[in-house]
Amino acid sequence: MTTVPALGIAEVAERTGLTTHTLRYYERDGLLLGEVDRDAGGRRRYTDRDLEWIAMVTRLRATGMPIRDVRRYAALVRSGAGSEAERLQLLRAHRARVQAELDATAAHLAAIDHKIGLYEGTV
Amino acid sequence: MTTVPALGIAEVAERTGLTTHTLRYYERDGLLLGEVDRDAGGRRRYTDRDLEWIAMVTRLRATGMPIRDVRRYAALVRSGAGSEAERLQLLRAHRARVQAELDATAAHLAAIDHKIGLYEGTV
DNA sequence: AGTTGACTTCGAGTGCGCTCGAAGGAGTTC
DNA sequence: GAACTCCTTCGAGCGCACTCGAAGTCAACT
Repeated sequence: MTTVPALGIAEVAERTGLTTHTLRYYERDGLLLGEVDRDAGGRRRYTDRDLEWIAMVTRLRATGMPIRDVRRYAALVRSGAGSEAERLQLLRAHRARVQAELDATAAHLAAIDHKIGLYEGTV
Repeated sequence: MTTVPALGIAEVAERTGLTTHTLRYYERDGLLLGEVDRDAGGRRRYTDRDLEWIAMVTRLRATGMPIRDVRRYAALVRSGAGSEAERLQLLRAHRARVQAELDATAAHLAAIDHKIGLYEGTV
């Protein structure tokens, strides 16, 4: 079995594309699965589970989920077994919003493309 | 007496989905094609051209173009003939950003769908 | 022992895009 | 002519999501 070297905040920042400031902010704000472990010197050590979770948070944020909803989802996961139905409901609702937004954006893009076509005709 | 074919701010708000506050804010901020005409009482009267432009602004905003870029585009249109190449460049750059964002969102959505599938298996 | 550099906490500041409220004016309705 | 409605300007305020800076701690290296 391979040993799992816990990462420091700087490495996690580099891997996730978040800043160290943002990582601390997310933790403070309850977006993570509890407080991150510390080493003897009081510095954060992120586990694989932390990294996977942060990746999920990043996806949710990148698709426009508000911080407060991510916090709510994190709380459900933290609460353990029994909250799966509610988590599913939350993700499905988000999925529907994202899909709608995607469709709307595609439609707007088509209109913008049309406009671009007009300009291409004039220059 | 005199029939006014142009619309008041409330009707424009209703048609565009913007608030009257936002319509005034856009005008103040230079996002429109100049100052909107006024009637004898000093109230705004929007022309068809205004309406079409506001629809364009709405599309640009809905696809994430920052206010300052919309302002810049508006300034180019206001400057008249000769700025078409620059307008085209601006729209193409925007188009590329939107497309990239669209692709990224679709990829994130697929990952979220996968997660939803996992939950559907547990409940 | 001293210096370096990555980390810590805390709270304040920033940028964006509205959003709102106060105070007042003009035109229609009774 | 009083009430009512819709509009006007101006500037302040808000919600979101970071973003930053100050001041201090700690381990490692020279």
